[in-house]
Parts: sequence; C-alpha cells; structure tokens
Amino acid sequence: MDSKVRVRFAPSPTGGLHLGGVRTVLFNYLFAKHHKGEFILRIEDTDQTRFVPGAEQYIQDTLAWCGLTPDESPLHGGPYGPYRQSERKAMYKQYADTLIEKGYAYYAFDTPEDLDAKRKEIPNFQYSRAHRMELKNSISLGADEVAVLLKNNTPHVIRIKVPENEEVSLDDVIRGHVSFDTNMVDDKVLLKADGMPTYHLAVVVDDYLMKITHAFRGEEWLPSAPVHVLLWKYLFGLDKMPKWAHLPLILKPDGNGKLSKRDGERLGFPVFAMDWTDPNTNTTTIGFKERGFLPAAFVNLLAMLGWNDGTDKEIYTIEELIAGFSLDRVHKGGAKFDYEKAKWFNAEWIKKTENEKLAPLVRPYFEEAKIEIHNPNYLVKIIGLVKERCHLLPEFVAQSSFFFTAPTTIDTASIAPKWDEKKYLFFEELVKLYVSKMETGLLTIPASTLEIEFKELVAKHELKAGELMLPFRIMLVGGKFGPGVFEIVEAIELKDTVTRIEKCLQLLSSN
RNA sequence: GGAGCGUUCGUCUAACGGUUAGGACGCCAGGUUUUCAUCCUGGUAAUACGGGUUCGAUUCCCGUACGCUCUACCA
Repeated sequence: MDSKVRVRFAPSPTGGLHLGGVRTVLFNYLFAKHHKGEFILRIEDTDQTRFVPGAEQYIQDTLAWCGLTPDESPLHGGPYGPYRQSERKAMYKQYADTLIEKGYAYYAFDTPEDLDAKRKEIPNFQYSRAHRMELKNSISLGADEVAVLLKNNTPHVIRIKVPENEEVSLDDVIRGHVSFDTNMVDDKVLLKADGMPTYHLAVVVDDYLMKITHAFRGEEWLPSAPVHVLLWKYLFGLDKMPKWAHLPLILKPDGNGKLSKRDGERLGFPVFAMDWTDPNTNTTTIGFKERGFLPAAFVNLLAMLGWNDGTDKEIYTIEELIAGFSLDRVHKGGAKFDYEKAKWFNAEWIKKTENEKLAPLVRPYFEEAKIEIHNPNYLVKIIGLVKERCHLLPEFVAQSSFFFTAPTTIDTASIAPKWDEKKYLFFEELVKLYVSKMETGLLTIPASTLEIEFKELVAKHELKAGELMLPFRIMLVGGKFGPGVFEIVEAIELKDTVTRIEKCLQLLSSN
C-alpha cells in the first residue's frame, strides 16, 4: 500500500444505528487501525426530506460508547472537511457540470409525475438507453429547447449517461471480480432538482476529495456499484478509485432477510446500539447499551458476525481484533443474528471485567430500583460475589438486591412443608449465638468460621445441615438463588442476619 | 420480471483437493454447587440438488433449486 489507509463510515442521519451499521463502523475501524490508517465519519444528509433532528448526535454518541472514535468527523474536524454533505453542496455541482461538458451526463426535465406515468405504462421501466429518447432531456430535445428550459429555471435533474454495450467491473475485496453489462444499468440521477447530489455522485466526489483508499459498505449497494465505477472513470480515473468491499448483511434470526428494527420488537431483543427516541413519534426503541450490554461485548459479538481469524478463539478485546483483522477472512454470506449467543458474549465479558469497572455501570440500575448504595467498596465486593450469574447488567439488581435491603417477598412456601419445632429451636439458638457475638463488639464473621459454627450447632441439635441450609438461605435472600449462604451472612453482617431470621421465624409461626 | 450476490449442524463458523467434517451458542443427560447460576464431562446435529474435472471433492467448473439485495430526484 503506497498511500496511507483512509476509510470512512457514511451514514445518513435518519434514525438509530442498527447492528449492521455498527458492524460496518467496526470493520472500517479495525481495518484502519490495523493498517495504522485513519477512520473518518461523514454524514450523508443530502436528503432533506428525511432529516431527523438528533440522529447525527446519536451516531456520534454510539461511536463514542463503542469506543470506535473517528479521527475526522463533523465533531472532531479534520483537514478534509466539512464532513457533512449538506455543507459541501457547492462542490458537487461543479463535478456534475464537468460530466455534462464531457458528455457523460445530461439534463432531464421529466417531473416525478411523468416518470410515474411512464412506470405504469411500461413494465420494468428504467430510465436508460432504451427509453431515453421518449423522455424530456437534453439528449432527446433540441439544443435550443434545452437552452430555453434551462434559462427559465425549469426544474431539472442531472443524470449519468450510461454507455451502451460495455462491461463495467470491479474487484471487490470480499467478493472478487464482479461485472455488469451497462445495457442493464439505468441512468441514475446525480444531481437532484434542489441542487443536492444523490448518494451516487456524493459518494464518489467525497471519497475522492477525502482521499479514501478503501470503501466499505453493505452488500445492498452492490447493484449500484457500476454507476460509481463509471463516475470514477469519468471524473478521476479508475487508478484513483478506492478498493471496494461489500460487507455481508446481518439477517433476522427467523426466516430470511435483512434484520430490521421490527424484528427486534417482534422477537424482544434490541437492534439499535443505544436507545433511540424518534422525535416525530416520540417512541423509543431499545438499545444494546440500555439492555445492559458492555461495549466491549457488543463490539466482540459484532466482530464475530461475519469474521473470524481461523482459530477457535471467540472472545476478543478491541486490541486483539485490530491486530488480527483482515478482510480476506470476512464472509460472503449473510449471518443470522442470534440473541442467545449475544447474551453469552456479554456474560463472558461480565466475568472478564474487573469488579471496580463494573461498579459504575451497574450502579444506575440500582438507583432505578430505588436501592441506595452507601458504600462503593461494598458494591464492588458484592459484584464479585454475583457477577458470574449475570448475563446482562440489570440482572445484578435481582441477583444482589438482598445484599443491600432485606427481601420484601419471602418464599416461605418452600420452607413450610418441612418446617417443624426442631428447626424453629435451631434458628432461635442461632440468633442467640449471633447476638452474643455482637455483644462482644463483632459486626461480622468470616464465612469459613460461620460455616464451622453453624455445623457445630447443627450437630448439637442432632439435625442435618442439608435440611437447614435452604430455610436459612430463604430467610436471608427471599428465594432459592444467590451465592453461598455464609458469604451472604458475612457480607450483610450479624445484625441484619439476626433481623431477617427473626422476621422469617415470625412469618412461619403465624401461618 | 430483470440484474447482482449468496448457500457446511437450529444458529455463528473451521476445514484454502485427502479429517471419524472441528469449535462455539442453544438444547439434552450426568457431575460440582447442601439453592440458582457458574464450572466440568458427555450427547444431539450439517456439506441444498444434479452433472462434470480428479486416484480423490465441503473445497475447482457448469447447471438447477432456494434465498437475499437492488430495481426512487432514499441512502
């Protein structure tokens, strides 16, 4: 590679960023960083009718959350700005004019209504060589007539004039040689009536001006690639064209087809990276972040959707991904998204992440549940105790709320059937034991000691530990779950332990 | 309809002509956990179909089927 690698992610700001979009960002980022190149964010906001306020900010926020920060962007600036296409409007016109001068493009005066009528009249209508002469444009019309129309500011677009009987091809990095017959390609609009470029013109002009070396985009763009290749040929030369890589799609889990926002709603899992609230409808679509995914896990699972390094390794840090990434190991076929596996990735990352780093991420969920955390160190300790049973961040609340407040519901139904006087007496004496410890000034006792003392008492009462452990757990936790009983006692300390036993004893005798 | 792209366990994928077609998720069974989860062990399950090429095809070629994407003055 003779020039520095420069890649770009070019979304249009119309809503939340879905899995496929973020994965495109990720592959861009990994490729750029692997080659010590630059990653650019360019906002493609040429369609003013689809502009959604807040969407651009959302994209920036999402990239920041994922840790995929662009080197150049509307926010960060850079030497090739502006990075919003709406602010580059003037640049595109000159290239469209050049194309007209060279005879590679023409003016078209057909109204949308004209075209609709044509589409109805002719099956499989395409604005192309086959029908050009039947329409109102600077090829079919006389020069004088065109001059008048232009002089009168008649609304018009500029279309590419696709040549006849040529083969246009590109060497896609992922798919290899792909070729098209120009007779099958239609004369796409390059410059709209409002003076804004369409994607087709803008992507070519901006990729050139921004010195993009590798252009990644979703597979859905492949059918329009010949238009882009032609534009490169006419405007800047094929030798300057970036290498294309059309990425496979991310598919819905059931059936076939591209994963959509609706699939997530239907099947109950997020599709967007972060919560997205549509300002028009004021409805919020849930995101992976808010569902409780770690960004590292999210990035990891996305990377594995369509790429692998050829080994059995599945858990990767971003650094490892950068080091190992290569386009020749990206798949051609689409990948169905599996939410179960996504959760597994997150569980792995929760186990892998230090308790101290988890604490601030988990804390908001406790606040939401109105559970106060007085001691940050205590939270860190509890996280260590329960992290391996949590797949998603919010589960920390359900798995550990009893460490912070006494359980509100107690599953006495699981104790009652086998409850008897002997057990009652046992727990009464256990309380006495703990109270006596407290009177010596002890707040808590190590779990190992607690266990020994507990078993001594069990033996004294001629009972079996097995039949006492479950009741004890339920008294403390409220249900049949959670870490080791004595670790819980150690954590919540003697005073709370005693209170909880006594409360439950009352509950059991009142029934 | 047309064009382009794709196709290995249910899912994500490995095997770049020679393997009992491997791993992971899920699921099932057993063990550990005197609970649940974790963890460990084992099991389940795939080369879309038909022709070639070859001593030998998951792998290369052709065809068929199926699927997907595009077919807007949207990206």
